[in-house]
Amino acid sequence: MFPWLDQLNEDQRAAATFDGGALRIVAGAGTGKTTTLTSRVAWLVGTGTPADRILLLTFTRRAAREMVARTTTLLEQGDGSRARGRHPTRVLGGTFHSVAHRTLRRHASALGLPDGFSVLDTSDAADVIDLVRQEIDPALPDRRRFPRKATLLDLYSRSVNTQRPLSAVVDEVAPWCVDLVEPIATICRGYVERKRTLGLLDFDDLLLYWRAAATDERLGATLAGELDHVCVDEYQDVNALQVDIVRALRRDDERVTVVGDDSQAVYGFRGASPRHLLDIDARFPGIATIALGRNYRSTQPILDVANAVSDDAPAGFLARLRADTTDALTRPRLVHCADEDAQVAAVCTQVLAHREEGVRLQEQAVLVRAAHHSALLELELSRRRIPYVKYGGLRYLEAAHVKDLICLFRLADNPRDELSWFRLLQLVEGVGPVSARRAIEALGVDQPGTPAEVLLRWPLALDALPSGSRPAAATLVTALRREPDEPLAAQAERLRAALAPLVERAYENGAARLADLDALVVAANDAARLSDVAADLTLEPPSSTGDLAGPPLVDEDWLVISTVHSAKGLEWDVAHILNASDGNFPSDMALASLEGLEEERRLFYVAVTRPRRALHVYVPLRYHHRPRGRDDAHLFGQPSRFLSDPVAACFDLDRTTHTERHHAVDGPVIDAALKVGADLDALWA
DNA sequence: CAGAGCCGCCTTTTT
DNA sequence: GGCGGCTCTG
Repeated sequence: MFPWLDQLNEDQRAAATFDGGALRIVAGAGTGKTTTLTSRVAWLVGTGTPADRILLLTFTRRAAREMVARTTTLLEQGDGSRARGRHPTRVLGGTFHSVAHRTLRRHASALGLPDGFSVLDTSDAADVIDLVRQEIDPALPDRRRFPRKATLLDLYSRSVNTQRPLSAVVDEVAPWCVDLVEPIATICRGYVERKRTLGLLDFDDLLLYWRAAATDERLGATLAGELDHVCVDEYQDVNALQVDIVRALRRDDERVTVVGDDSQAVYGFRGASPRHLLDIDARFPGIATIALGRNYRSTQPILDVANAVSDDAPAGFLARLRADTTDALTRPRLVHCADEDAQVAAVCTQVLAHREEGVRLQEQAVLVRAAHHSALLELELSRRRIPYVKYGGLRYLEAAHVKDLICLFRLADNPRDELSWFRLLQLVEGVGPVSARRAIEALGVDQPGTPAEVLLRWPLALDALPSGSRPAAATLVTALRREPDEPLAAQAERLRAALAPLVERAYENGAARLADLDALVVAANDAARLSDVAADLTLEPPSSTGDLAGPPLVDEDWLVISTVHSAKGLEWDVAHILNASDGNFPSDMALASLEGLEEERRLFYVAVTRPRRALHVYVPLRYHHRPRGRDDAHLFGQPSRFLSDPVAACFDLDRTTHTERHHAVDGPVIDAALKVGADLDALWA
């Protein structure tokens, strides 16, 4: 009846067909987690649960897309669903934040949210908190030692996500701020208040309001009543808020499936903790557990590395991986390089060697701890005309001009969006932070009244700007007024046109940037309103550089560069791990605490479990060190502490590659060289 | 002389 | 792209 079940092993099948309430699947790297979870959803549908009453929550949008697609495929080809005829085959799914957003839009009035509320990304949120900080600035002790806006937001966010008092969070992650807890708390209060008056929600608010909705007696019952089963992927990465939401969505119902792997918990910096997976019976008493240990991804020599890394963890990991492959077994290679240039050369050589063997570039990934670790490599790849796509790091949304149009879209539905005003007004020539702030003051974004009344005060704001700047500013604001019955697409196009001259003026390559904005206007075609377009882009920004710019790749094959965080859940034939030296990987930022170090170890574990057939780890012995703009001195790095003797013993060592690439060749000066200056002299004569 | 604008420095990980 | 420091302008 369910042909896909035959392709599962015994443990996977037991998990897919489990029929006794709450279930926890502990699935190590490469053990067929996605296959098992999608099979389980297909089994649930096949045995009578309507697909659109199953909610599949994932952590990243990439995982969400893949899971929903694979489930749909299984259901459409499976006998079970065909017999059911016109029943839906598409499950509800998405990231926690995107499902939260959908729920909030649907129930905005019940939650006391304005209709066109704006969704802030991290940098917007930091800007709001900075606004609040500047207002109470005079009251602050010693400005120099006061945390910067990103730190303030981090403290606030950790406190919210872990549901712990601010003072405890400061104690733990910013001990140098312990005597500043009071002013920090004042800023947090002001931040919450400010977002409320302006109709702004940050990422954490999406979860907070979703939880409020789900725990409400009536609304929560409605939400829970829409669902028969809830599945959560990557449960080791959930935080306290998300746990509350899952529990609330189930009420007294025990039909829940969570999948996770404690050895791959790498989001502690966002308030996540693997304890939620390990101690799940506190919230779901009597939950059953099925563990998957057979690895279908990697060869045994690669798994030996993974297991050795896990043996070094003081607490140990639950899963121990056994290989299932019988492929040719090449041992992983540990490549010592003289410096970063030599590392780049070694990677290029190795990548091309694999391609000669028939491994496509797309089946090879370069994994880095921090996005900027690949900068030198990217230069060299461009020089050699080797195409690549990079995941993680600076996202496209952070391109200033894209954000400008997003802010304009936000303003169209929410004229109280102070942040968007602040940003856009400064695009006008002659307007800086001071007059922008004065204009916003005149607008009275925080005054009571309808949003439309804010725009009526625009003439007052105009007076606050330098006279030379007024015409350009007025043109922009005129575009915000929507004609009656105007289609959304037309409005979007009008806004783009109004922004265009400002973008061309404000940025070096303004004309080239305009093309990107067209993609945003196209996105407005099938949206309900512009603030949805803005929110969707904030919640699901294009995941790789170039995604938004259309298909930039003429070549049909390209190398993948990814941060380890963005690589989680993915696999390639070959993985190259760069900068395996202490301070880089593990990052020195994380070494302050034991938990930090252990999270780095899990991150390294994630990295080494990505490849199917070949693993290369590169250790530059000398690398540029630029911590506080001191000098450009090189630093001799120790190899990563994760390459302990037992781990290193799993590798073949390679110390000889590419050390000579940039060394000058000695010899007598050639005659032609002596003539260079003389030849030039002729030019000046 | 306040405020806009430019130059040169640096950058953990993500929803 | 952000930020601090510096210079130029209205």
